[in-house]
Amino acid sequence: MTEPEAETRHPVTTAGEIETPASQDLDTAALFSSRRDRSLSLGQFLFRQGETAESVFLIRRGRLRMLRHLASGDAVAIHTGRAGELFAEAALFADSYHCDAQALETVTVASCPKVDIQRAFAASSSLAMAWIERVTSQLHAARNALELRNIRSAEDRVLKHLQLRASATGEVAFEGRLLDIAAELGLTHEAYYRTLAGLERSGAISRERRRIRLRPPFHS
Amino acid sequence: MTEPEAETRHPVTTAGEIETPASQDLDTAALFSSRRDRSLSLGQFLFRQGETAESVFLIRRGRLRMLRHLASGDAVAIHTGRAGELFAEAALFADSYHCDAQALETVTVASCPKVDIQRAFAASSSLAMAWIERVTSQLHAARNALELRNIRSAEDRVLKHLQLRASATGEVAFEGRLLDIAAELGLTHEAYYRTLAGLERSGAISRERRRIRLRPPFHS
DNA sequence: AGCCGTTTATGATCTCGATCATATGATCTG
DNA sequence: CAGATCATATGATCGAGATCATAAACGGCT
Repeated sequence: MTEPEAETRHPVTTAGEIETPASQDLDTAALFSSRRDRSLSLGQFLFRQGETAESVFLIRRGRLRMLRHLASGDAVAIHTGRAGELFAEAALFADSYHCDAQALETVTVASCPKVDIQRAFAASSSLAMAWIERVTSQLHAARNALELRNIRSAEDRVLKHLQLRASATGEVAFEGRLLDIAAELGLTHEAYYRTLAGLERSGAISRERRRIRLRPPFHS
Repeated sequence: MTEPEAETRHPVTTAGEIETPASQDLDTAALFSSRRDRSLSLGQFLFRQGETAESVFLIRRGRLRMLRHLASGDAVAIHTGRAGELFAEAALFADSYHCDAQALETVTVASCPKVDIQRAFAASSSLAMAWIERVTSQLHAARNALELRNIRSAEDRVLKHLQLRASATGEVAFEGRLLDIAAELGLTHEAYYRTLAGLERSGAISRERRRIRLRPPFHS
């Protein structure tokens, strides 16, 4: 039982969306493969806001969260990076990090200095292309998340989220905790649990643990 | 189901938090400059979900909205593109468009076939780099917007938005309508007006028409 | 097994922002 | 210039979701 969790096996199976290019992208893999991995334990920081931005990261294992803090003292999560994804790509074009990066669990990352990346771009257009694909895919995901927030009603929001994630058969299988899904949707976990329960009661979905099945009129 | 309203007038050139790299990016400008512009009027579609993805676009004027529709009948807005931005960059990596693209006002776009773009990437690493910067910048903007939505309190949200937009002197000058700013923030315009009024009353800001000045402890 | 922390879950209350309504000033239009 | 339309603004009310509280289910650990 050295494996604490059912960690990401699938490279983030977002249905219908762009398949994340992580798996096939040998160029980026090569760029980071020669680097020494770095490990973080839960709560540890990879970097802090204001530090000189020297490297971009590739997450090998675990999840990292980007935090920005407000004057009021409390911090706001901007983004959660998962295994297989680039992390802090924006650092390529910034002098300093503008967020804190904190490990949400035990994390392993590979880092690559910005200058090396830029040199590699110049040398290999296929690497540049792969990089573009990765960033484009993340952009797409971020915009999806943003537009979900434009749906005010919790029920509609949750339902649309499920529809967007559903496979062709109308099934969704969440890998993480519902707690995290709730946060991703901008709802308190209480509201999320309640809404799911309500949807099940009304027959719009059926669930068994983390598997959710949508009632027939589903669509990608 | 929602017809876009005939809101026009200002070209909505709101100054972003990150300087969009658009202005300096001669490579991308050159790539699109040889293309014939295409015009759309309000409500018209640039492309439809399912059509073969042949081109990526650069918005010259106006705003375009990406729509995905669900089986339920209603559509979800995924993204709104503005003048100066690339549009449908994800098409580079997809066989068909997975959204509808509809003009929110009178729009002019330049289009460039995917194959041409890919060829250009191979030929010019500086173009690839510029493209990466553009997409990264949009990713950053999208995540910033998301961050704002994670702030529940309207007052904190509005204040944080002002702080992000403020110049070094603590001043913000909105070019568009407050109405649009409200929507961008995920608030009703009523709530936004009220919150601004409240902030002014409490002395946190001072305003004269569209110029807003933050009280000294303004943060980045 | 038994203990402790966390996730899932639901109930009770309350707050804040949505909604509906109304009004004034701007801007356009014929 | 009168009339229409829209942006800005504020008041009154209401309800959805946040918050606080409690509890069962689950997993990890010794």
